[in-house]
Amino acid sequence: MLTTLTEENYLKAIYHISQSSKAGVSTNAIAKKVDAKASSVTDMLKKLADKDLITYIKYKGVNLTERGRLTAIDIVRKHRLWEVFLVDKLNFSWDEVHDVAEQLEHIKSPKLINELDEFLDFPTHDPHGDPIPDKHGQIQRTEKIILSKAMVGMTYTCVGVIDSSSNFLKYLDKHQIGLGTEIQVVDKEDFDQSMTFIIHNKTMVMSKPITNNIYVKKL
Amino acid sequence: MLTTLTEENYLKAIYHISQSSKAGVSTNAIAKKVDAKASSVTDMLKKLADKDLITYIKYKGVNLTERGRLTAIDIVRKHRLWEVFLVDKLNFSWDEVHDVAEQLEHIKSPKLINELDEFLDFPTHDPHGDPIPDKHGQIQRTEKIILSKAMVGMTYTCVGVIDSSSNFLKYLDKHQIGLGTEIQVVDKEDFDQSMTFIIHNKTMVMSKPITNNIYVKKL
DNA sequence: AATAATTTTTAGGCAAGTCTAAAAATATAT
DNA sequence: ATATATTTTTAGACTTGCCTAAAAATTATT
Repeated sequence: MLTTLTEENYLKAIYHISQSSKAGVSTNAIAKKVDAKASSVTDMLKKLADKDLITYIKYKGVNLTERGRLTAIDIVRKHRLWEVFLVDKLNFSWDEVHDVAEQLEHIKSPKLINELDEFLDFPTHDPHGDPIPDKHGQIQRTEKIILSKAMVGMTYTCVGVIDSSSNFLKYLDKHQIGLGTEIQVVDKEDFDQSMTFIIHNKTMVMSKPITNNIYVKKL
Repeated sequence: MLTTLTEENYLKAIYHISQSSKAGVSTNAIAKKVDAKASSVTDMLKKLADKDLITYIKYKGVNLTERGRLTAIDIVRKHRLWEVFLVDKLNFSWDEVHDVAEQLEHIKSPKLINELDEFLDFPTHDPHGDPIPDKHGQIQRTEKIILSKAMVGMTYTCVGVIDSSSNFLKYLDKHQIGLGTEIQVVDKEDFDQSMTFIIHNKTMVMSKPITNNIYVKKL
């Protein structure tokens, strides 16, 4: 069964939205993600349902079928592997990879992606710390927490980001924060939730919007 | 100016056809190359002419404009660089690369392709011996001849193939003939133009259809 | 030079994916 | 519980790229 580029983008959008919200995915949420009008989304949802990639009940949002989920995960796998390639081999920085990976993820060739996986030494995480599904669609989940929920006195390592917009990644670069960076929590301000850390032996303060965007795990 | 995937395929087809025939490229020749009906080609030619990528006069074939030529060459460059990547880094054999490169050649990112070029050490030829245009569209042409026109008594190196179909490439693999292989011409049969060579210290005979498909240059 | 064969173009239509505007269903607020 | 607001769907239309069938132009043949 072949999927068009557009169908793949819809599946990926639905997959990502369903990651953060339990319930069925709404038409509007998809419209926002794929940058189209709700009416266009409705059209596409009918097509995806016909192809048995989603379950769709009028006015009730959608869910991926198993086939749809596997298709979406395969696209995510390709996207993240290409991101690793771009950063590790082609000198891209982590804020430059997204748009190119969006294109590369639609290349259809199982041999290509499996050879790429091997060439990159079977990476488990992309440059933003997101896990790379293996060729069977298995995702290795880590027990990561959001930095804003970290405990004063503990030390963590940075394992990912939520918002991977270029602006935010540049902020992290400026302060030399990347995957694996050690972050020691020194203080947390009750008033505005801003937190004080020791990073690379230097003290720094981050506001709530920042700490809410960084994933860490206990060291 | 942005070109669609389909437009790019037409430009590439026109470019390749115009390589082997001086005159304007005919609608039918393009139709054959892009696997579409002549009427569809006419439609597309109007669009390409509107975009100033070709010069098109009804009933008289087409020619690429300078802009069209540069666009086509850029696609050829990307196609051939990706082929090198697939063979050199991802263990593809030279008969497996074409279909995947057909997809990869449409990825739009100047940084990607220039970094890839550097990563591959600025290759000048693809795995079939075809020259890779540089980033300015310059093509390094070699003084290659067709093996069927080689002279008895001389020694040549294989520098390319014409028909790069999987079948033909497999024939060459079977006889351990690849780019750089030395070919000594021992004899040529007047009757059927078949030729006898010494390759890897072994004598072998090739028929006209074979020798007509191999490019060599004088050693 | 006239006719036949071929090539190319036009005309009209179809599927994918998008849109706007309006209608229908659902959710929210009084 | 009714009215209002929001979300979602339908209806109709547009663009891209393709098709078939028929007409027009070119090329080949006698």
